Amino acid sequence: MIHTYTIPCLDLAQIDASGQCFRMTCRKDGWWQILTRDRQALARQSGPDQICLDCPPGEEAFWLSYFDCDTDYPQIIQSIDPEDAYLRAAAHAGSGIRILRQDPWEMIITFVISQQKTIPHIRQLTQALCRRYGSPLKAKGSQEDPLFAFPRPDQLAAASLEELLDLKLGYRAKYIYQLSQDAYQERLDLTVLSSMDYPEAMKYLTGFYGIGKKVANCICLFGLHHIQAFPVDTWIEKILMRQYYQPKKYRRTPKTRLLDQLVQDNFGKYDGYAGVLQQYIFYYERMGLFK
DNA sequence: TACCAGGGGTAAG
DNA sequence: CTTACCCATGGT
Repeated sequence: MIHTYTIPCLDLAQIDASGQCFRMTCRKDGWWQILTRDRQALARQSGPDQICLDCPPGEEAFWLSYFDCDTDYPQIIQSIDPEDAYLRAAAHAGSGIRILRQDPWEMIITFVISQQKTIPHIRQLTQALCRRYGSPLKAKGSQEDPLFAFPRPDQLAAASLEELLDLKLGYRAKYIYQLSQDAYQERLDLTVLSSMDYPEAMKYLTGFYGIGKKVANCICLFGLHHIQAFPVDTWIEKILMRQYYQPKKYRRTPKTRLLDQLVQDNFGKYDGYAGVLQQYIFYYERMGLFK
């Protein structure tokens, strides 16, 4: 079934480029193929703030939730401090970005893979993992290549450490191996994780081998929809130091606390949704739109 | 608190 | 041909 929906602040190309999902591809005919868990849909930008969605019957509500259609993004953009010209420009440039409601397990593995990797390479490795361990999906439209679901914990737990190393996961292989074993044996309880608030989820996630603060924040933001989460990677670090660092003010702040302090001082005022603004500045910087 | 190894791909020098 | 870097973490 194909339906057209009008949703403010929704741009599929911007979402794709925002680095939050790695299983979204634009076909030659302009339709985006979107995969999450074991579901697939096609979507096409039919106008500003308007998409055509082609999904299995009965899944419309799931996909509208996936695109976070109940969150008021125009209001978020409007709340930006008028004196923060950089943030205003970034939000204007990436105003079609929404925080997708993705799957926690898929985000755990995907963002462990993301460690010290470029976005194209993260896509490639994620696809390799799905192809090797995920269940095949019935092709939709005129697709020739078979599609694969993201492997469930029980499927990924069948992988040996040697197999994962063969997929060129490098030092991340041991993390993914251990996390798969933990999830399969329910030491990592995804149901409990999903019921936790942001601070609880951070504490829980960082307790597992291979999940540090940055990856835990990505899982919270993209997999659990805790939109107050504010992941700090090398891009965000560069922005914080260039746009917000004042030598006088932070002269006696230890290096490891400096970034936390900069986030708190400049984004703490956006209580409860700072992660949305993180996505705007990440996109703005990575796309080279600044200056 | 601060450094450093860990793989591998890619871009720049 | 090197070197630097990439949506980092764990161990020291």
